[in-house]
Amino acid sequence: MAPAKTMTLDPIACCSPVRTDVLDEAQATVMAASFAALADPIRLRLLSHIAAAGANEVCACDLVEPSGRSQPTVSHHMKVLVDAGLVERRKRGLWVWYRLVPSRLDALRTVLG
Amino acid sequence: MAPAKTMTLDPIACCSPVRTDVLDEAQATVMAASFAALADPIRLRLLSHIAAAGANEVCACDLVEPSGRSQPTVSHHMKVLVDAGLVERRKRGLWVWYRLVPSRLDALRTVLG
DNA sequence: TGAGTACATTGACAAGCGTCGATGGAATGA
DNA sequence: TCATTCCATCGACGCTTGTCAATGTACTCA
Repeated sequence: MAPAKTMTLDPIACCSPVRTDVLDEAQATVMAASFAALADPIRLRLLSHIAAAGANEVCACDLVEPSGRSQPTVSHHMKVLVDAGLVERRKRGLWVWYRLVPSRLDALRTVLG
Repeated sequence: MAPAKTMTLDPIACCSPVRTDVLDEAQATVMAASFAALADPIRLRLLSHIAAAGANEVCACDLVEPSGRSQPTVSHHMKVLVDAGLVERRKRGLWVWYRLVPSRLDALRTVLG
């Protein structure tokens, strides 16, 4: 016979769900997509590079060379980060500038704790 | 002409790197692997299920049915979580029990902030 | 020893992802 | 208008991942 089932669910279904409540499928899908954006070394380094910038804003042209990848590849990864809501894209003249979205990172951090 | 390069790197290379320093390749690879373990809805729900358990310990037999996946698939996902260090595996008699590794989750949270 | 149970592993398949060269679109300046 | 520059998109290629049925392994109990 199997051990007793643990079916006591916390009714509070809002934030910090991983540690306090069982995620439903919709929540889990959204969060998994966010974490998937972080599940690549190149993207983590791109994110880190932006965060380390003085004004928290970095030109796309400054991301290609240190990443060691081609320009189309960097563009692809930045799109993933933007689509995940972790980074904001701003076009000024001929150049594109990226900045972090701190609230989104805070949300992810909250989910883990 | 391109905008000024932002090459000011913080020499402190330890924790909370995403927001304070540029990750090197090794750090980024390790962290990306951890986030990859969270980049799946099924695994997030499994993790959440363990966290929501009363004693923070759940029998593997109680994870299959609520996940809606086959037993081998759940076993595979739990292996991913264990390999990532997010979950601990304990065999007691015929059953396997899983529990969270809070320090590992804390580390991930730190990385994001 | 043998039967039964809980979980892991294997093999196979489709779908997704990272990568780059080539190309396209938009903005600038002559 | 034309040439140039920055960035995005496309097409294609291997590699990885999620999934399950079938099988294997470890443990318990009679």
